[in-house]
Amino acid sequence: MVRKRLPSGGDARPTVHTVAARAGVSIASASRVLNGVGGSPETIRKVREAAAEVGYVPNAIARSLQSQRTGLIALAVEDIGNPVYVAMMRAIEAVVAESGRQLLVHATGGKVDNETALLRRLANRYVDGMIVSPIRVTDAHLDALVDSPVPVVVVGQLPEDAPVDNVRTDSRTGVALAVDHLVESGRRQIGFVNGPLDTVPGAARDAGFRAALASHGIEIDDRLIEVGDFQYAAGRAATQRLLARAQPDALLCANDLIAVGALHALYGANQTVPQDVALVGMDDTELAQMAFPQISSVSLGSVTRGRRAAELLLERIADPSLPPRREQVAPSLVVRASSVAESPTPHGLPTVEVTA
Amino acid sequence: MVRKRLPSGGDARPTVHTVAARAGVSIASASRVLNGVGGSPETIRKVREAAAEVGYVPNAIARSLQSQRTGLIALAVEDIGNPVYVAMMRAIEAVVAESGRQLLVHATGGKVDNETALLRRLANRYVDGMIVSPIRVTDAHLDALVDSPVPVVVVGQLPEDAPVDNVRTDSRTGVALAVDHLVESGRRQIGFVNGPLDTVPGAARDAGFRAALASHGIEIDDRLIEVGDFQYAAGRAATQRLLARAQPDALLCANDLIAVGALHALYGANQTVPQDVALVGMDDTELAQMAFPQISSVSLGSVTRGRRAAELLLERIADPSLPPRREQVAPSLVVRASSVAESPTPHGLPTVEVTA
DNA sequence: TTGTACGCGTTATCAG
DNA sequence: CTGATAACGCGTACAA
Repeated sequence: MVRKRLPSGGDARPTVHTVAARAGVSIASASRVLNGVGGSPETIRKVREAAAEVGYVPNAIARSLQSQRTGLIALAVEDIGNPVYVAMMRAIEAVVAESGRQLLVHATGGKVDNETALLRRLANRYVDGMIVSPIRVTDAHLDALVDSPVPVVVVGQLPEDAPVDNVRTDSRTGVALAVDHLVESGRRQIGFVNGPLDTVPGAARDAGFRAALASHGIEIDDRLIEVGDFQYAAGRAATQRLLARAQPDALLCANDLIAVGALHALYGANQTVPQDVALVGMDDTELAQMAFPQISSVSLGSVTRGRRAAELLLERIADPSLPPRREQVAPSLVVRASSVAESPTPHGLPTVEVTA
Repeated sequence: MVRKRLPSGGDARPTVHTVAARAGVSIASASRVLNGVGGSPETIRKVREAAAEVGYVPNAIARSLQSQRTGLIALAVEDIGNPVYVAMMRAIEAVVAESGRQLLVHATGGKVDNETALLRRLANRYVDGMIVSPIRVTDAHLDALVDSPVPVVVVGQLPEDAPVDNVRTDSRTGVALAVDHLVESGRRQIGFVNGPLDTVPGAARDAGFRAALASHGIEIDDRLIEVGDFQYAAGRAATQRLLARAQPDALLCANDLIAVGALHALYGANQTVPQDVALVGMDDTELAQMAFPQISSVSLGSVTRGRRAAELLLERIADPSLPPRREQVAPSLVVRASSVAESPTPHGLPTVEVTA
């Protein structure tokens, strides 16, 4: 037997049909009134009344199927506990809200499976566009990106030929800024606490660090290089391992979470900062300012990158025929108390910004 | 003229029709193969092939309209930069992922309009359920909550009669734990840096603080109470204002972000922690451990609350006829170096003394 | 197993 | 201004 529409049956959610029937008009008229286009005063009154009585609320899914849009933008990042992504998210949110859309965030945990699954699910029309900042990029990943039915903008490094809108920074130069600063301050035993080497930022920062040391004629001592996760606890543990076998007079950390971990490891090893060991982080997040002493940090322009990514996405949504675009944001170094021995206090001091 | 379906026109996205036509079968067969139910080996081959050729990717919106579900859960919090929400989110994510769904997060900025707008948009079937943790609750808000077409669970205080699943804590008791601890440590000039009084947690903590002092027979000195936002910078500024007019020997902060701000304000005022001023935060986030010295903090069980909220939500999705449930998570106090003068610091080091 | 046709809830088009 | 009806893309009874 063929199912027929129930005659406004039971406690099912009211639809336009329910409202129309109750108001004694056609669903077309009901829909028009509900959308505020047209309708005689009398019709408007009847429909409004009926809608209120049955507690009508439109089904956004059905509306989207028809309109081919949802008014939703998604952002996928590895770890929402990392303040750099929070800053990026805020920048994106501002742009997205401006366009009348809403931003949804998903934390992927850096797992490629998770991220491609998200792409396959969300990008299939649940959202009007996506911004994704992957720390690991695989071929499957790239396929998911280019096959995406909705526009996608990538924040971060991507293969040259990937036909995807992309906003990147130059972390090699960023690392060089930090190393230059430390060398100029007279440091020579510069240690490096990095994130996983199988991640895009991890690999780039490792290469940048080695190149920067080489440019100063400093030999690379692998005992001064340690790897962990991009997190506080891992950064602290990694620094402890490093300190157990070497005596750095400076420490560069691949992000601010690691830097705070390093700071605590240094305290635990009776080292003063910046006197014994100068400390520099990366990403220039709020965390660098919240530490004591405040931590010098390489800004990779995450706010700018987020904003530009959002703008690129909105442009592409408006005009999908645009060619793939690639933008780069220059890094800069924000010097704070953790790397300047002469600095009397972490507070009330103007910070110095150094650009490449 | 009535529009007719274009004969697999141009560069429009392929649909089941496209695939079916190309494979020379009906859309029903195509759909069945695509969903892995039924189909002869030959049909399966043809459909798979056709799908691959045209790069078919299913439209999730259309699928959801039919299936009445999206596999998506949303979480709405005020500020994703607050680590307490990050912890909560992780707990929720674990449960949600377990059920095969994905979690989407939205930061409302504490604006009621924004939050109700989100409820009206997302809850209208874009997601299978929502968890929302509002810091301000208005009538409009409550209406949006109870009218929601999809299940909603609220984390935080709600009026007694609100027919909404709800997981709360008892922040009054939480504040009392902190005050008791400080009083027992011999502190009497206990200051309080709170968040906005027009928020639910702000109001509850203010009441709790006054009640706790009263229970110890300590007179309330309004000069020792200051209000700002639930953020680092605001907490620091508020503490500076407080220190300009009073000399507390202890400071309770309404959350850990404020506590870190207070810590810096104290450093700036030449105060040692915990010797001159004992410091206690709330929420017991990672931030409390990342500060130096590590900050004592009142745990409001945010991880437990998040997990329970997610479990309640999944239960309700499975059975919408359940009666509204209300759960409470007991607070506890985690004592660290910032409030115990005799205690060695977390790293066996004496607390740092700071000079201007 | 396969194809036809209906319905999910909405908006948009067309004729009256 | 109003009503009938075709889509949006998909899943699935039902009959063949």
